[in-house]
Amino acid sequence: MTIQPRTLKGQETQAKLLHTALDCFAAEGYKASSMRVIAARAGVSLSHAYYYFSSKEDIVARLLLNLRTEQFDQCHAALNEGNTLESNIRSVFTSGLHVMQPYHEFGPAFLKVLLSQDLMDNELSAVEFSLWEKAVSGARPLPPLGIRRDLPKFLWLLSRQLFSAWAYDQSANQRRSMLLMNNAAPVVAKFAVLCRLPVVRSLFEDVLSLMDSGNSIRDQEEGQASDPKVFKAS
Amino acid sequence: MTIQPRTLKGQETQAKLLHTALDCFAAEGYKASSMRVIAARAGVSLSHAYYYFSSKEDIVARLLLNLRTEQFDQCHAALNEGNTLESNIRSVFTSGLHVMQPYHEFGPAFLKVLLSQDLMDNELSAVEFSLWEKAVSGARPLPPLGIRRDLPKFLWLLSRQLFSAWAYDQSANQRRSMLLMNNAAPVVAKFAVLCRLPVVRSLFEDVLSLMDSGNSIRDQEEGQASDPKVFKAS
DNA sequence: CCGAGTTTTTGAACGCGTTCAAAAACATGT
DNA sequence: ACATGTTTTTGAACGCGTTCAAAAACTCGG
Repeated sequence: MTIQPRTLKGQETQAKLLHTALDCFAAEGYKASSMRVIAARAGVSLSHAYYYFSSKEDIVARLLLNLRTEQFDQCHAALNEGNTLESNIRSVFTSGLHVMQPYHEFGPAFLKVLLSQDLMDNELSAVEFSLWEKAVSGARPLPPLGIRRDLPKFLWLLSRQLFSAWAYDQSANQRRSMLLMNNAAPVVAKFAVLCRLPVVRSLFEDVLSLMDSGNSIRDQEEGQASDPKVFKAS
Repeated sequence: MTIQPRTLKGQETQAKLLHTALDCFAAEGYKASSMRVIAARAGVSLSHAYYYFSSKEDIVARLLLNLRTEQFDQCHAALNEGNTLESNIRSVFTSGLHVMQPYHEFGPAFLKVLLSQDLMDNELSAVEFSLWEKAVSGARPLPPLGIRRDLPKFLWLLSRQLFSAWAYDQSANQRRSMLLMNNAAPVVAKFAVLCRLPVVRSLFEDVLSLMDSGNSIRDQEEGQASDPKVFKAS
């Protein structure tokens, strides 16, 4: 994104550029959709594309966001019908696969976008997270109270792991990821039920705090660290 | 790699090329170590480098393998001293961090190599796996018999996840990943102990079979499977 | 209508990873 | 010594993502 155009024509050009890029991605695939091709198809010069989008990755990020919101629209109705937690989890997974499948070859690029931007503070994460919140709060029976609050976050982080498996899945039609997600749903549901037992519950808390310690929301608060161990390579 | 030279001089040139590349990586970093620079430093033409290494990724893979074997040499002694499982897990993690730290900026490239090659069938995975086997078999007291066989694989898969967190870790000196790994060790150890309880044990088995279903050793045998639950989209 | 200041648009270039046809060096049977 | 076939080495090129200085188009107060 990088720039929001001042004039109307600017906005139109930017929109057209984005639209063309998405079409091009769908029609020609990732490698074939070079910046030159996209720009040409949109009827602008190469460097002009860079006036509106700071990088190719930028456009990919946009595509990813579009797909996720599409997934959201597609399955948020099903999540409020009072189905079981397992069924809801499966709904989110399968809608995700369905929406993403045509762009599977973008997997590595998607992953790069996901991993390089801040984990919590962006629109994409918000969309994903809200999906998992609905999946939990709309489930009947509701999961145990003790974990109800943290379950969405757990599911969200889990889904990211599964997404990264999907991204590099080489099996035909991504069958492996499909299987993986379908199997994950009942296991998580079972896990949620077992969390009524204190032993299992404490394990859940361990795992969650683990996930947190690695992906903390607050990131670069090493501020003006008093004695920073800076290793400078010669 | 791609080619093994027929003549002695060829092998020497290849070795020199690899050596130069690794030096260059250490000294100049990833982006600055372009193929042109490496070739020039090694005193050969650009295209000649491609005669011996089929791609830049190829060289990166080589570096990664070197680092892993270095890690192996560094900590395999400590794994036979009869320390606790937790301590052994920590040994493997910290030696890994120690060896990898200078190349942290290679993280994304490393990850790409890891993810694009076959999960089980390669030298790198073998080295990693053997480390985790030692960590389990050398632990005192030994983990519960029921999970002793599968624990190494679990740890190995876990370590891959943590590695991918490390690869994109932007915190100073990868503090977050460090914390993450240090916290993971006791949790896993606790988990191993609790696996004596049938409830927890069955969860472990679920999780493991989950990891297997996603990353099966046998890959493209979609052949005539007896009753596979195949969900075909559309 | 003019000229100053912005915003939009362009062409040319850079360095990158990678490929390829062909030259050079080398080995070997006659 | 020579012709033959293989292995090693090269130079030139391609398309890619990205950058930049400068042209073109637009805006708006005088």
